Amino acid sequence: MKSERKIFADYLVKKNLRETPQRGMILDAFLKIEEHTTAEQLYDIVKKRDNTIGQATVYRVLKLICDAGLAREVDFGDGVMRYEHCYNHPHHDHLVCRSCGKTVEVVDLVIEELQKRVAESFGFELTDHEMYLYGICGNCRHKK
Amino acid sequence: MKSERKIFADYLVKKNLRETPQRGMILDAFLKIEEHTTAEQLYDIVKKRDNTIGQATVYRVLKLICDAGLAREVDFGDGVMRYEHCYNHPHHDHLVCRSCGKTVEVVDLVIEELQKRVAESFGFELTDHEMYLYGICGNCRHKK
DNA sequence: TTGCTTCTGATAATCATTATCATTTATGCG
DNA sequence: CGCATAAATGATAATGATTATCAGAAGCAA
Repeated sequence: MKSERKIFADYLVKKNLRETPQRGMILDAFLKIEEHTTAEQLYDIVKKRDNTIGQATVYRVLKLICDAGLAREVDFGDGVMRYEHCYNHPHHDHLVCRSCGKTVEVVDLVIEELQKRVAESFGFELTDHEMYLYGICGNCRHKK
Repeated sequence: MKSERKIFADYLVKKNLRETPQRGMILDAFLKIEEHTTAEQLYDIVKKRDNTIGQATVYRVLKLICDAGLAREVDFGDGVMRYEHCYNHPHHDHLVCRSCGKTVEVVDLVIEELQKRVAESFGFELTDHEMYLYGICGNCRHKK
């Protein structure tokens, strides 16, 4: 099983892109974070190690990381794009608490299968999907 | 069965808001459109009838129409908010063609039920959800 | 009418993201 | 090595949808 760093390096080679300290640093920082992250948050973290880095670079590298198959964009609809790990992290959807913002990753194979069938029944070939379940989590309900 | 205009008028009264020519005109224009509409598109239409109208007003009234329960926001993730009719138009999700942008409204009661169960299994009380199925429609597939 | 509140339109502000561009850095080749 | 070429970076400006602001207009109450 190849490491994320190796995959990224291979991706750069394949695309005739160069391995640079900034790219390495941003990838490392991203890999250390397990939660969903915004470009801004990642920028703040990386800046602590090297305050000459620009946020444009963070946006750029984040895009590369996605292309390399190591990250996935997640859009909770609040105007900020979030990124989550994608390697060895199979597809899933999100359950989001409307009150505290807590998120849980969920998968339901039956739902996935039904989605495919629904699409086919309209002549579509399903390529991907997004599903966000919004609700109130147990904690927040008990506080009231 | 109350008309959309009546519902909107009642909503305005309930909220101590006024019925104005602009609000009437924007609502009428919105009701005439059956497809998903952006604020920009609606603004263009309304401007033809009254070119003194401001786009800020269109945004404002669109928000009122949503609050009144006559419209719903739809986010296809391309950075522009769309609005669709909501009254006498039961809940549904969207199937979107990645190639031509065509959209189809879909509902699957089994999926809906499973979503509720998934949420409950994590202690969440489901309030709402978003589901977008992306694929390639029959037309686009045949063109290749 | 007079005062008061709400609405409106024009415009500026916002905010995440993207584009631009001059400078720096890396790489290949003679 | 040294030069030529290409890619990467950081600072900053631009973008584009949406929101806030604010002065003037319009509706309502007494």
